[in-house]
Amino acid sequence: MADTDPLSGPATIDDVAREAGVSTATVSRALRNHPYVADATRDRVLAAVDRLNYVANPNASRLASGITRTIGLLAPVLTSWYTGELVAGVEEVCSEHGYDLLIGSADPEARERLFHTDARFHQRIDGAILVDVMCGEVGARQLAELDTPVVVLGEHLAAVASASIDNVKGGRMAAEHLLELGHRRIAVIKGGAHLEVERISGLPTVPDQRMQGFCDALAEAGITLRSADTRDGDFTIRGGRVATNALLSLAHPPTAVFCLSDEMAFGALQTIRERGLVAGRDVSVIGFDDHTVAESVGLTTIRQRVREIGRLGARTLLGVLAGGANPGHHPVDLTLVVRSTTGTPA
Amino acid sequence: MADTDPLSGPATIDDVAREAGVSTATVSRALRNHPYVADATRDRVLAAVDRLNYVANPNASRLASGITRTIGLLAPVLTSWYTGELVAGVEEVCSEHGYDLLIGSADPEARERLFHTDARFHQRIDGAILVDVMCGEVGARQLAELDTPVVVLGEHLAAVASASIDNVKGGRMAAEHLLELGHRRIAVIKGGAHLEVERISGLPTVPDQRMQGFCDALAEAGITLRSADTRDGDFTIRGGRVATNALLSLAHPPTAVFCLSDEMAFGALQTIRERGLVAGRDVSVIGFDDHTVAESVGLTTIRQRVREIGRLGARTLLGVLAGGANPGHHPVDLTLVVRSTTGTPA
DNA sequence: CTGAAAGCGCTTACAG
DNA sequence: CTGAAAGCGCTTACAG
Repeated sequence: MADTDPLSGPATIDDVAREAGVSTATVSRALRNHPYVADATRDRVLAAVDRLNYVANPNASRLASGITRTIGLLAPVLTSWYTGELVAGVEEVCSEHGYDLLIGSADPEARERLFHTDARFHQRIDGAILVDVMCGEVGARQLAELDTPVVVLGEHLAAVASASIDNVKGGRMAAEHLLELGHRRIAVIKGGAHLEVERISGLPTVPDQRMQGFCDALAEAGITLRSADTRDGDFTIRGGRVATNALLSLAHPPTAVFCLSDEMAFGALQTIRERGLVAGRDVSVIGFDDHTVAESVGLTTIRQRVREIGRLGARTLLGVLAGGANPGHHPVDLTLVVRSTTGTPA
Repeated sequence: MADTDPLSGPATIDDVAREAGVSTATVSRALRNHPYVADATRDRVLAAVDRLNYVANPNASRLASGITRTIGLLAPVLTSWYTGELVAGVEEVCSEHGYDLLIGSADPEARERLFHTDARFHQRIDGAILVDVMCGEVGARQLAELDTPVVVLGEHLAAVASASIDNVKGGRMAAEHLLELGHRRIAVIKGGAHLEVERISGLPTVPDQRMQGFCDALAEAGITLRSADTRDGDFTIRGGRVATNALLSLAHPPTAVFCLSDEMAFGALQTIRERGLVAGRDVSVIGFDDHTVAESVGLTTIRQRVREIGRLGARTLLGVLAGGANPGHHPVDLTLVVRSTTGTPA
């Protein structure tokens, strides 16, 4: 709809006040569902708003109220499937509640700056969602002391609100599946080898946690992971390919490979195919994520409901902003999805 | 860094003015690289800014100047690989130029509203990027008349700035590849069957354009596409699976399938594998996009540089905002990537 | 329940 | 080159 007078630009609160025969204060109250407004007055205001096609200028209301109705999301990579799903979940909840979402990528070096709230977010957000911040408990305590409410996604930190899966358990689930099939010689393709160095605290990283659960289960079966059977795949398809090539070139290759992400598993499957082998028969591969494409390549994997993590994180943050207390940690469950890339050892 | 006086909240322009011994007008000018500021004064201001760790409140400057330094992006789906790449490209350019990016999803029904600028974007953006708006020339003319500068991504419209591939050519490239391999009986899995109805003008949709190039090439080889060989795959993996199942169940199945997106091709490959067939030997499959996972499944495809489309679109829009004229259409090139899912007919 | 008025923190003609 | 001052369009105590 065009405004009543297209030449004068968008209608302002003054236009509405004049049209409804009330003060701007009343218009503002009526629109924000302030309790003390007479029903008749509210109706008159609403009618005027409708007639003039009025929408409040968000910059003006933000400046006046100090509330931005915007939340910021900071993630190391924006283009991965994982981040995409997370963003989708967060966005869903934000738009349901009329919140804007401001997205930024934060390379690890930016982490320090982050604790004092990124300049890009300065006075623009009411709260922040941090993805894979990998800050450890020390950093988390700094985050908790920030004036901006924060929730962390992807890892479980005691000092700050968070939503994540249980990564130790995920690693264990993968190992147990392979063990049950009868595998005794199992390799792992992990990622984020460079992360250890950057950690602020001594807490295990997400890949380390998965490794731990995995090794625990192996140990219970009396198996020790050989160091030559642990490779870094950089959490990329290409990395998975290279690592798998190395593993399958061993004089005595493993019968199964656990990839810490589905994308690395895709690379593994590619290598296996290119070598004329069949996954699930000659070599077993299990991934982690349940990426959109996993089903179509028949990949057995540990499914994490990433979008749900995003939703939960956003709801948690909005809850805090609405005046709730720090709500602690929200766990999201994991499922083993068995498809065709795992089978009994050759 | 903490502010000098943490109790008083973030520093304002008044604090800086006082600290530097100048007026707020001068601070503002110095910070925005206004020409008429003495070098010595500018230095003094910058030093004060640094000392107080000042960052301008964006809401205040937006309100005062009417410039938001924000661009809006509207896409039908936010979670697809395609949109993800596009957003990444746009975001890259935006952050380079200090622009915020506001993202919204626009279901087809919202298209009408869109022409009068979405309420979510009201007074929040300087310009908009519209993805797959499918509005045709009539709608495009409406867009061009908007007070908000707009660039359209994914289709070529005469009336409004745009960046896209040549979809007709893409369809032709796919057909020619299959024809050269010797295929004569080729099926197509298209998507967006419901789109036709919703179109405002009579212009062919993106899938129609690809179909046209494809059929043109077939016609030149003396081949007519049978109607039973055209299926809708909804641009999803599952849709590709279902459609391929139907095609391979025909008494006389095609020897090759052109999928209008890689995701549908992934579904096709799944079906082929599940039927115990081998893609590239028993049936050829060619996709469209060069999705991140395409290489690892050996998919032959028509590569479009989606991220580059996003970058180009953003640069174009920023150019218009900087005072450039409507810059017309920006074509992005296409490449045939031959991998293992296509081969000579069985 | 409602209004007059101050204030949010900037930008930008207008003078000088 | 610089400053005083108005104004951007809201919100919110403060009175009534």
